[in-house]
Amino acid sequence: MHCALGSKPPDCVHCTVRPHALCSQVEPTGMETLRSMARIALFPNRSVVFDQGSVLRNVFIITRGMVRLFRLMPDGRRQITGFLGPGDLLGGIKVKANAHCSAQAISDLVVCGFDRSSFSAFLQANPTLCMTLLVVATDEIEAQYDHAMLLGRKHAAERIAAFLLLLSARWKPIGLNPNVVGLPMPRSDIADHLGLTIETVSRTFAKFKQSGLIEVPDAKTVILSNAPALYDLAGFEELPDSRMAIGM
Amino acid sequence: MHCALGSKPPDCVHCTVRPHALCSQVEPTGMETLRSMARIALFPNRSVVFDQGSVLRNVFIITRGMVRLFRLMPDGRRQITGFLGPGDLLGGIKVKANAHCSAQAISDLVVCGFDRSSFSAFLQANPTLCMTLLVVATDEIEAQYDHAMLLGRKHAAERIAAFLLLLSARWKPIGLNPNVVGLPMPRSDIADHLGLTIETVSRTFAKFKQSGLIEVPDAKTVILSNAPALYDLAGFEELPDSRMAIGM
DNA sequence: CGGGATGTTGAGGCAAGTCAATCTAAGTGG
DNA sequence: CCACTTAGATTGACTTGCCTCAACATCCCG
Repeated sequence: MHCALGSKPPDCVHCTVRPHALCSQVEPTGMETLRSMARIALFPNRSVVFDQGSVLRNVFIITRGMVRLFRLMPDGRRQITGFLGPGDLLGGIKVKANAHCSAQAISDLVVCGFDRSSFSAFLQANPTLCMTLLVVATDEIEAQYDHAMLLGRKHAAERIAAFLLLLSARWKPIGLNPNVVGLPMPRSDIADHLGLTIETVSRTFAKFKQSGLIEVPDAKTVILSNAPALYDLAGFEELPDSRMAIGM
Repeated sequence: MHCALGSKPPDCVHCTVRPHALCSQVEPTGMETLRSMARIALFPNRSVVFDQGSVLRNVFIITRGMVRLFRLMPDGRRQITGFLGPGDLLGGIKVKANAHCSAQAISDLVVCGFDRSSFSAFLQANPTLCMTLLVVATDEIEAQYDHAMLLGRKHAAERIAAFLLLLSARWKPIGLNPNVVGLPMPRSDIADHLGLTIETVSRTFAKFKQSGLIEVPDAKTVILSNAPALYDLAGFEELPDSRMAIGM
């Protein structure tokens, strides 16, 4: 870890991400215990939160910023398993665990960090929270099923369309315009998440622009000019509703 | 469901799959409760256990046989998200849930079925079991990460090698020879699981035969004549150890 | 001993990958 | 404030691994 853990969060009640995070499921008395366990930590952009295979000592709830989760092969091939943002749980819940993926900040990152064994003890003492987490994990499995369908059976255009719509849905509950999608990650990350190359990602964006499906005012912003058409393209059975994510 | 639920299991103590199933984590007193909730059910080969989108009323622990879990696109493209066998948990744990995948028996299937809400209540009353299940779900997420790497970044040969080794590892704890791998599923299932076509699967098997990596005495059996070479090919970081699986 | 389902093999095509050149944006230092 | 550098993104030309289509082989079960 590149960044020492700091102080307790001063105030959970007015925390902006709490409504969308695991902590919202904890009743007031438990909340005080949880807050006393938490330590705020900052990871600057590009810093590594943990490395594939390393021993995990903490669990994090993301407050601000985003991380990419990925696995590497010895020859450098990379699969990005997901992106985590505000409200998401990073690091998994097994008490003794080595990181299955690497996690790296793709913007300046603020997190609440917890000692794994303390967090686990807290879980065990809060069956309701435990059940909630089970549902979160279950949702993550379903999301991974969808991603397997994307990687195994969808064309480049379908993958990109699906990706844009999922990103769009991700920020809807925070009240952002769902038709203006920010892309905090570079093209190489999109490629490695969707099982494509940066060239194919770029070409597909170009094709979408030409067909009037999207506009790309700058490389980090996409405007969905024709969301319904994208939706058809993406080949979703049902739009997965926005959810709290978990990654490890 | 094509098959009415039958009687309680007569005897959990001598159950052959219990050591490898969730029930092994339940202490004797809870076990009696669990047994009284269980109903044995049979699904003949090819029968549908549940359909994508249908309302789930039960959770199943598989006693004998195997199922494929898959999602379909309107045009017929299929992604098999996994195969479940003895000891695995089928149907997920959310109390109110529609099936995210379809589940179909690929051999005659025997299961212990539980009413979802009763099972959930039992879970809530058994924090230890709940934590265990959380670990199982976590392991499933990690397995899906690996599968994403396979689908997004691995060549056909690497995919097939990985698949064979995972199948081999799956049956090791039951004491089967890990170098003789049974393939209960047809080639089309392997293809739809690995994001390939049946032709590519067949051709890759042929290439492996030619290189002396495997022998294929009949279409449903593969002998790993050179497991270490397959292991290199598969591009695993570490061999995922055998685990209890969960699917929904 | 048929006949349908499943598996294998071959020929040719194409979607996406590879390689390479160019363009753009964001810093950085003089 | 502007030349210079560098990382990231785009575009084009070419290649290729896998898919598609088609023919044939094999297995299984009545």
